[in-house]
Amino acid sequence: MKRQEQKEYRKQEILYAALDLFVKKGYAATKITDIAEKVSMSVGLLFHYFESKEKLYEELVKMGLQGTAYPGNQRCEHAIDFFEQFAEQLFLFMKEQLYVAKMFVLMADAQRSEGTPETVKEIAMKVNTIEQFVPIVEWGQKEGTIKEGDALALSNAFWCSIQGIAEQYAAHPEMGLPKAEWVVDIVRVK
Amino acid sequence: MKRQEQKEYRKQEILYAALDLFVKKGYAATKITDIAEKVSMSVGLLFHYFESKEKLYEELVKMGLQGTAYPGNQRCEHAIDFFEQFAEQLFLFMKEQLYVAKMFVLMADAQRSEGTPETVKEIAMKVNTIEQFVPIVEWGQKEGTIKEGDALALSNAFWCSIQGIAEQYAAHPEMGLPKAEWVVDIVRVK
DNA sequence: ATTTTCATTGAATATTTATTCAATATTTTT
DNA sequence: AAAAATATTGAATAAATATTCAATGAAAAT
Repeated sequence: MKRQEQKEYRKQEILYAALDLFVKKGYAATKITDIAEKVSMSVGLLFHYFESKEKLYEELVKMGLQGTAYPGNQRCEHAIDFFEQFAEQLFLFMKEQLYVAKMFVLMADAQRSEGTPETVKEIAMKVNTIEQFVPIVEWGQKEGTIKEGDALALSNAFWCSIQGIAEQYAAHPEMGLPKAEWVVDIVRVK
Repeated sequence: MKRQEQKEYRKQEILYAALDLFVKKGYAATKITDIAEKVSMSVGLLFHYFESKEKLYEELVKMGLQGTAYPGNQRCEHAIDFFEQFAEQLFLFMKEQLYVAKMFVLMADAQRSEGTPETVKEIAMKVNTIEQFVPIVEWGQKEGTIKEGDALALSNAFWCSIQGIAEQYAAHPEMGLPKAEWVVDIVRVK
């Protein structure tokens, strides 16, 4: 039963190589040969594992969908603590495993780009994003731990910032990540 | 002399169409026919105006390099005012002219992506980014208007946030932009 | 009004890139 | 150890996309 394991391992290898390249160059700009070269295998073999470039992309996005059991499910006394914990945990994950940051970027890209194949986009769209923060912002505003203003706009600002930071980090991890509390200050009451 | 004007106008049309598509789909995913279709002209004619897709990209990035005479040259009493004004002006520009936001994203992409043709990347790299904020952060820290911490990391956090917001706005302008002061809170002392 | 220049088209060609496949090597099963 | 199954290769083919070009129409110059 070694074969099965080996196969699974190889598939993973390909997936991670593709993830890296898709994030660094974009899906369209990444050639099958780039991926094959990166994992030192022939293109033919790559197609033995994945039936097409698009299916490969699809599998990655499916991975992202699962893996993204977002952090911050802990009980929080205040709404602001949720953001604090969320950002801190996410940054921690990213530091521990770079692929988390890459996956983060991949998913956002898949969602946003008009170049994403329809079938892939559909899957990527299942991750809920900004909206999930809105009720928490509203709670924090009642409570007085989060600043006043349109709750969706605040959520959006927070989310986009995280997004921008993740992008930078995925491309240049050597630059490091900022302190989570700095980013949380976007929503924190003054 | 009508011809010359007309030609210039048409060239601009192409450039803006390409800008929009490059931002929405990425350079590699954008087909020449996409651009041609968008400006309702034959591919042949498009090549009459630009000798290649890459040259078209190059011209766009050159435009971006010039046009990006960044805001915030005003005299500021405090370092924090610089960030305040910078963000406010930039957001204002983006709201007034969407192409500013698009250009912003295009330039960042050209800089960051490994898919960018070398010749284009070289040009894009000329816009100085994060580093320009570092001395201002340091000034603000002495002054007490900007929070403590690694100045480069703070600059980076600020810049990435702006970046993330611009990306979102370029893709979905209907969502609007957050208040500039929210973003500035990333660097503002508490 | 004629000539010349430039704009315009879209089908033809060239190039790049994804995908297939027949052949060979390796591993597993019998 | 032979047979069967699977992994692996890279050159051949197919598909997608960029680029050219010869022909035509429209505007400008003579």
